[in-house]
Amino acid sequence: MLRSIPAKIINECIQNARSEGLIPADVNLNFIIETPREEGFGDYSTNISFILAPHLKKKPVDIARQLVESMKGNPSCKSVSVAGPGFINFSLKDSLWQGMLHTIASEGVQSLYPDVGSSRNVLIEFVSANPTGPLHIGHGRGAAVGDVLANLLARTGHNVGREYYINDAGRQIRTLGRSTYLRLKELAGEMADYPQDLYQGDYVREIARKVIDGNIPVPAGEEEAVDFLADYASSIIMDGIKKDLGDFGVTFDRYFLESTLYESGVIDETLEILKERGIAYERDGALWFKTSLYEKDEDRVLIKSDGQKTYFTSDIAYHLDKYKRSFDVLVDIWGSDHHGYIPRLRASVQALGRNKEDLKFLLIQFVTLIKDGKPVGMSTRAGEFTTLREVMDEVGRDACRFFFLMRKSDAHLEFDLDLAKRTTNENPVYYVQYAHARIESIFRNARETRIDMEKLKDADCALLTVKEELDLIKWITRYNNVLEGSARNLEPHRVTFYLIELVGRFHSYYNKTRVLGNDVELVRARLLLLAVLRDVIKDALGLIGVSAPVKM
RNA sequence: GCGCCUGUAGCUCAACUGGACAGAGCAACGGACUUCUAAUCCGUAGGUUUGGUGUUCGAGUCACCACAGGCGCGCCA
Repeated sequence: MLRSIPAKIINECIQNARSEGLIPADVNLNFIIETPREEGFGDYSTNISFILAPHLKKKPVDIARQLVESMKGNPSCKSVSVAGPGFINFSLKDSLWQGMLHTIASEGVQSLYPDVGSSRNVLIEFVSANPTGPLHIGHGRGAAVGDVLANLLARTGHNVGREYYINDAGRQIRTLGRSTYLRLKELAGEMADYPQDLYQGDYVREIARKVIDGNIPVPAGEEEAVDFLADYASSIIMDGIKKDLGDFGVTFDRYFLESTLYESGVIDETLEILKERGIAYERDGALWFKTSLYEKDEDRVLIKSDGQKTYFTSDIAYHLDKYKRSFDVLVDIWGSDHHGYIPRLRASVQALGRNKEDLKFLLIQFVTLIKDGKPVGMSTRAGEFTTLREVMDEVGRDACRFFFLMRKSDAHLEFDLDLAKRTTNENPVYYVQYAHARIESIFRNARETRIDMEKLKDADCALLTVKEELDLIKWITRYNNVLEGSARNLEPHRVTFYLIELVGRFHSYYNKTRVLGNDVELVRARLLLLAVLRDVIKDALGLIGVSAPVKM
């Protein structure tokens, strides 16, 4: 409904031009129709005359002038003009916009969801932090981006799976066990040397204390004790991570354990496939993967000369497993410090017979916390990182998520803790939420009047003739384009920016125009507009996982 | 040394995959509360898009070269 109207107008225009012999039949016209940045330029703009110019050997302006003649008679067009070096700007009749509002009101916000996925299955893997310590702020950003991307793809015609991968088979968990073991000895009064390469955070001590206070039976021998404590500590930490994520509004369909790859035999299957295809080869007593066959990267080791498989092997198997579970497209969300890992993994899915495009990456750049105008230090090794929990508790979940989504994910993020806490106009979170609360407030007042709020859908949208009202309708319909653009480019932050823009129009309108008044029919039409607007705001806030308060 | 990311108003960032005069917010300055919530609005000022070369009707966007910052380059995990 939305883009079909402008497309139809241009197509008719082309038809006319063809029948008049203005355009040769064999010319390929891949022009675009866009909504111009400048509102004064009209509802839509097309560059078609620039595309035609080289074929017709005429100036774009002249072509535009000819094309415009036939558009002028189009019943859908309110205005048409040639602008600048040859753009064709045109606007739709108000009645069409009013009609769209009516359609959205009766069909719901869902009618604005575009179908970009055509029911493809997409698996988004994110966070995937090993349970060796609490989630820090960087994980939080990844969690927010992953969660919102999943929501976004789900709204745009994809079947979405959310997964968290845990390297439980590796050495990190065992190191955690050793760390806990030594802290335990410390608490028992045996002053042991605590090496630098163990986990330094206080949480390890807390877990050790828990073992003592809870009278947890730890096996006697050192090896057995370390094994036991590795299990014990990691499961406590994992519970903490799940709690943090839950409170942050992030859930997963599955926590995938690396160890299950060994149990199910996918690891062996992967190695067999690679050997069969000659992509795995032996050298210096190790088994190598021929990365160079697909990407500009060096060959990598799959099995070390001591017989141990590398993490890379598990990762290939994991991705094979994902495809086997009939996911068509995989999205991996990683910290940007892992970007060097991309070529080999991309190469591996090609080795498995997949297209490059079936595996997409989203890199999450670091977060710098700002407090009192100065950056807060953050180093995992020293154990002085700032946790997601701390930030969430300090600024609140809504502000935290909103701030994470105000930047493109692969750009550095400066997170100003003081700003996020401030309840003033400097803080964009409240700007958006306030709009929602204001609309709800109008509705509360409207219910005091004789207007039947249940029957708003009968309202006469043709009464919405003020420029600001028509603009609001246009901005509402734009939700459709925003969802499409963010889904296609995997850029959830666009939704956040859209919200700020949309809501800005509303605040402006609110200050200028009084909604409730004596003209009942007009009031009803305006309330309908606001109801739809409210629904879009609420839907978009829900999409980014921020609450939509009815009162502030 | 090689590779990836980033460089846009004083600050933090946009710019719909190449479109029109590069836009917001904050900070600065000036205005609006007997009116549905002033957590709001209206206005003013602010720029050689780090620098250069090229591609074309047209470049913040694409290519190449500099410069600056961040990150990564193991039979580590």
